[in-house]
Amino acid sequence: MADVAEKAGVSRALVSIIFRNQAGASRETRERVLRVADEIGYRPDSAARLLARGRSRTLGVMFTVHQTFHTDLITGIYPEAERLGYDVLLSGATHGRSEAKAVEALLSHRCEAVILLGPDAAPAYLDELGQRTVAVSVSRRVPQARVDFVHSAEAKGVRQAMDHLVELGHRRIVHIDGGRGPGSAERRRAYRAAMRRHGLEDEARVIPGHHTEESGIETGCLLLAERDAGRPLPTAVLAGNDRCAMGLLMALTRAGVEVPRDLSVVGYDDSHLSHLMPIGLTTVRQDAVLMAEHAVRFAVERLENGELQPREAVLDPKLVVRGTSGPVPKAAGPA
Amino acid sequence: MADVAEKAGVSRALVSIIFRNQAGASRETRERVLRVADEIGYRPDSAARLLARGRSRTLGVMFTVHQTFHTDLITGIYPEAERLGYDVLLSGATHGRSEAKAVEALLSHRCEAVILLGPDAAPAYLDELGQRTVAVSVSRRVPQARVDFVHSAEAKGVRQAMDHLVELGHRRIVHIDGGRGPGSAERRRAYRAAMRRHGLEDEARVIPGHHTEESGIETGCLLLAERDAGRPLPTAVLAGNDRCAMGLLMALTRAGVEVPRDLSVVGYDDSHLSHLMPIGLTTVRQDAVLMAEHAVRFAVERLENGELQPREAVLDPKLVVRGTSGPVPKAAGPA
DNA sequence: TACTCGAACTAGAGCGCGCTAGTAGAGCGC
DNA sequence: GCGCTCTACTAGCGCGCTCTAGTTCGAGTA
Repeated sequence: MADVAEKAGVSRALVSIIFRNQAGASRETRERVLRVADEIGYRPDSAARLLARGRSRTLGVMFTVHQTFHTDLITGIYPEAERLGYDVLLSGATHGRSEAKAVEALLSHRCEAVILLGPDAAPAYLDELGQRTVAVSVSRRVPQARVDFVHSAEAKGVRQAMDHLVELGHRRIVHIDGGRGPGSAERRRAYRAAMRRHGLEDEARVIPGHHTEESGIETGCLLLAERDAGRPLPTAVLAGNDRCAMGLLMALTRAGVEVPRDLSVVGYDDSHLSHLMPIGLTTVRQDAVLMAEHAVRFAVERLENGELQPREAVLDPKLVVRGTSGPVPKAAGPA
Repeated sequence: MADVAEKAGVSRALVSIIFRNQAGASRETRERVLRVADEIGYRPDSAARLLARGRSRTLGVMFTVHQTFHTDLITGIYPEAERLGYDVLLSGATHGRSEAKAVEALLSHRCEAVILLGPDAAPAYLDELGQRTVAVSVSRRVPQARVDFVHSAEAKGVRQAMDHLVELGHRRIVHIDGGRGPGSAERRRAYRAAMRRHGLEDEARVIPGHHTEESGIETGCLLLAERDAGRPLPTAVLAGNDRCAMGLLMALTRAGVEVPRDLSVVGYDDSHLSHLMPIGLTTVRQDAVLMAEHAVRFAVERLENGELQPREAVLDPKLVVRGTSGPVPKAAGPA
């Protein structure tokens, strides 16, 4: 920077002004300085910048590398952050790298706020995190912690899915839940409530699972084994999320069960996976882009308006009917 | 830091020493300082650190958010970087955020080196990047550019896969290529060479595609349409990568084509997708962890040993036979 | 006793910027 | 002429840390 200033015949301060696009430099000086900088190959050093201005204007995003829905969210985070003048740094939680570690990395790189995609950490940790920085949790509700929260109205989404299935004549509807996964508890409750509301509580069945393809496959094998043992297949399955639905579809299709002729499957998320099936996956759409935008805005507003109270955004999910749901099979009828 | 020093009754310098895990502080002082720091909630500011020591010890990783194999690589990058004492920053290329932008973000955050996972940028850009910083390209070979390079011996992998299929009696083997995707050109060439070597050049057929599930689905639909128009299905397909293979499997299974009874499918990568099929996907395993480790080591060695020449690591891939490949269907026989 | 030496610790410069408080000088009205 | 304002620019401190070149002190050695 000093080199640029000297070569352009101005002070370092003016160079600084120019690189910050601030008023106070004449057009010609500006051009001259920029030209010189380009020649020298000077680019402002963001570490020094951060240090000097005390603010980094950087948002940290913690995500789980293998969750496809997270990558959908990230796609939405970048443009919104850029629009608001913020940089984004990503840190992944993987097998062997805990969420806490991923978050620490972000924090030590001076992120002013962290956006946590479907965090699985203990509420106490999140609360502590919320105290010491601005934190936004996406998908997972942690009422006890001082963090902003963006999720979709799980109950509404599940209700739409269930109404859809019941309208198609389904009664034997099974739910594969998502274990400790984000939103799972709400979805499970909403499933039970919907079964009750439709007078199907005796048919209600929750099979424990996870938000992974493996879990869908396992459940598929379980259901097939049960069928072979004489217990009829359910006529519809509400999966914990799209990944789980995909796994289930794999296992069933593979075994000759035709979807939706023999059995209907509904996913959750509308991640980019949903389009993979040639017939499309019927699923509950969570608008990843909208959720991402909300998360970014929450973080930025908290940062810029001082100490706002943590807020909650509940977005309405929407059932997207594609090819994996259809009328209840004739043969199956009521159990 | 000053607060910690004062409260612990030592100088800032000593606090610095302790937080850098450097020798020169007694055990008891060390413990006392760390305790005080913990009480105050002090954590070293990495921006100031970078600025002061002139080195960031940070590696930047550019990846494509939706590429599952990239997430497999990332999983391997973290531990190796940590072992060598480096931080990792992730920056994703997405639809709407170019690779160049992702890389700029990394650079301005003071990453000393960038690891590019399957870069699709122009060789000229990569070369320029290689001039101004240490760059490692994973999966994509760019001989014209001054960058390190880690890939697997595509030709060997394809040859193994082809030998396997031919041994099972297949002759009508089609290859869906990966367009401009990393490794595609090599795989395509190797496919052609293998067909020739087995005397099957007349059967060789490369269907243009991409490294995506969509591409697999499209190709599946294409093949099915051709079958309906009278042209027999191939008996085996070598897909451009696992994602493409998965899409293909979806489309075919959906249409009643049983794999591997009616048709064999071989993928490429052995990404975590490969385990999704209940019967498992036969695929060419690229060891993501090993590749990741090589990439990290290349970057670190270049950084620490001054100006080494760019190097190339070629890892041997290995065919993993799972459930999607089997003997050629009786009915099909030789074309 | 006089010294050497190493372990434990400290003073203070400097990393590359941003920012506040300032100056120089041109233009204006009275 | 004077004071005033406005634009264009500058001096220099400080952000929070690392690092070099010390100092202090107690133990060991001749």
